[in-house]
Amino acid sequence: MPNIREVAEYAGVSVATVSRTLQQPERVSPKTRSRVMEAVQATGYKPNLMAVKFRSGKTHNLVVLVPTVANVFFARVISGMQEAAAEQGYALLLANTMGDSRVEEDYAKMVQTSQADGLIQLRAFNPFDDAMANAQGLLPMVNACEVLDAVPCPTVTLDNRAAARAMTEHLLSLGHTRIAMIKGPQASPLTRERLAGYRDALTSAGICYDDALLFPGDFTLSAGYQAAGSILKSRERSTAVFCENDETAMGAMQHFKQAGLRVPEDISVAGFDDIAFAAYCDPPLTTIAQPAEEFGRTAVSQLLDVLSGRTRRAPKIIIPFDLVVRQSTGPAPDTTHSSHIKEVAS
Amino acid sequence: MPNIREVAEYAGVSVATVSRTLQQPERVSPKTRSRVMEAVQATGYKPNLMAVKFRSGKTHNLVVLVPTVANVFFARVISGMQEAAAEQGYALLLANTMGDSRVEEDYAKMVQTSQADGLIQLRAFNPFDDAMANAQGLLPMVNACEVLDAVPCPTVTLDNRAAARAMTEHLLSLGHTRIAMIKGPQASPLTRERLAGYRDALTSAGICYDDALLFPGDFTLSAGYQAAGSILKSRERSTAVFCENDETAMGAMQHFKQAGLRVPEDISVAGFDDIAFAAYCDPPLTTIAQPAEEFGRTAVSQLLDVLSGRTRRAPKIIIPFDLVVRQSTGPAPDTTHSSHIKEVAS
DNA sequence: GTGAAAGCGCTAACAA
DNA sequence: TTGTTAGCGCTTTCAC
Repeated sequence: MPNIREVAEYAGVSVATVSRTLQQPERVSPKTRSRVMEAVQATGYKPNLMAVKFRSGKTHNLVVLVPTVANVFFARVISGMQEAAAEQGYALLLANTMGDSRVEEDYAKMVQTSQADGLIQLRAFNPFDDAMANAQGLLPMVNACEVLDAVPCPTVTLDNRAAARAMTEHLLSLGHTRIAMIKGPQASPLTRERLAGYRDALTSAGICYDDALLFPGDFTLSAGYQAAGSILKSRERSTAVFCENDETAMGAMQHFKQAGLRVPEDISVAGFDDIAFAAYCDPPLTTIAQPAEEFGRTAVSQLLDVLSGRTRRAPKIIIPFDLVVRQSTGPAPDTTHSSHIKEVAS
Repeated sequence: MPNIREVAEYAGVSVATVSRTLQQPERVSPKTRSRVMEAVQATGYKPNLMAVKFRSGKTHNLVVLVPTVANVFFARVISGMQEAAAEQGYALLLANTMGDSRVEEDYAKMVQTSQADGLIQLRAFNPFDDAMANAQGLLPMVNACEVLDAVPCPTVTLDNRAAARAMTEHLLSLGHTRIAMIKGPQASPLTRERLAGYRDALTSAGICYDDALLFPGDFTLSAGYQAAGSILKSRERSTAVFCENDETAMGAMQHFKQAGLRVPEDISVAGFDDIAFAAYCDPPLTTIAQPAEEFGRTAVSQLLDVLSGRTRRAPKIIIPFDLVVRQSTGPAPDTTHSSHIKEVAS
């Protein structure tokens, strides 16, 4: 790899002139300029951007901590980030943390060791150690999707509480009164928010909230499948299940159908996220649509604002949602719910 | 951010001693060592890895070109890469190219501009320009998933032809003779390979290959849905559809079911990839399982071998596959295929 | 065992 | 308009 000195020698000018020609061509005479450009061509010179970054102290890299890229929703968020970052000349360093806080801290260190300028977090967790935490001002980070109250940084989030409430109200309006909920990971504030929205709706409708209707999950298909098994076994079965994400809902729906239940005639199922598969399952899934790509784009632009010093306070950006009603939710069956498995009537 | 000089001053030693203490502690006296460590603690020193990388000329970054991270299969491959890379102290620079060759070239430039040491490509396309192409020896790149014959670099791939043949033979063994195929993106060699495997199986079975049974697709749910529409409209309907990936199969299945066909009684549907959703659709999808994470891990280790000079030839690594038979494929119906829409009999 | 100093490739004062 | 030079933070000879 030729360096700037070789180009300078080839063109018979100084390295400064080569640098100037490349950075501010107008400050170089046309004659020299063309001579330099020729030398660049001839030598096949490519500036060593590592050196540029080192010198400028700006890496133009952003670390992104993702619990798992295999989650379809996150994949869309990442797409949006990628797009926005590329537009501004930033590259993404993707960290698939698998929920391992060691991995998160390792990647967070890339910011402290000048390998990245900032960090975007898709999970509620402060990956920086105390040294950073005590620093004054905003951390060079943005929290997306999840809410993270304790850390002074911008947050890009959905009004999860309102969205969960809207979905629950949709189910209530269909006549459901025993609505089960399959939750997301325990540790996630997002899970708590959605649960709160669910309770809000029940309370407003004068329906007593029942802990027995809550089932654990972790956002995977298999967790949904498993939770559905528990729901089927419960003494007084629910007529509707609200799942905290679409994968969970698809897993649950699968189990219900295998058990001979019809969706939505016997049991309604609702999801959250509106991943591409939601429109293509059988029946198509009622869910909450989130503009995932916009999440990503907004997170990046917020982070760049922090990095440039444009942002001094930590804004909370609320991304809008949509209730998408498809065919997986329907009127509550008017039978009593004594039998465990209903007969399929055609 | 304190630098090494400040630490040296604080500890009352030279910068060389600080560097040595951190790199090769055994070459420093215990007394000095503890004094330096103390200074590191006190100042909160974190080495500027950008400077280290600049100096060493090794970035420990790998660029990954992905057509789209929103593809579930690629997401799994990336997980595997991430894991293997992290183990070796490498970070991934993820480029979501969306098939745009401009984006691919931009990211490929990161290798040429010393921002990354190497590149992994998940698409059959040489992102390097001629300057690189003419260089002697192997390019610092690995091709994964797709086959890319023209470029001297290691390839990690599935025997797509054999896998497609295995699936087609499975369908033939069920008595299907009119097997439609929904293809992947035209430009992809992988698509050609799978098509070839399909033809191989037909030829061996003495069945005449028919162009009219081939339908275009692009690996998305909606393409599968659309292609299924064309299949339904075709004069002499097929009894089985082999889709080049699972999303396509799920989209197609959705359309068939909406049209009142039963899968697999009226029409069998097969996919490729075995994404998580394949086991949770209705009916569960017969497909080809690929060890996606292993793909990623292997690609990374191959690339590191190239970078370290351990590899001088360009090996072709073949990853094994599995035919996973679930419920979306069944015996061919023995009726004539004259009616367009069958009645659903229960 | 420790320190002084060169230098990785580049940019930006400052001088000419 | 162009050249000279210092220096970004670090590692690594080479002396001492």
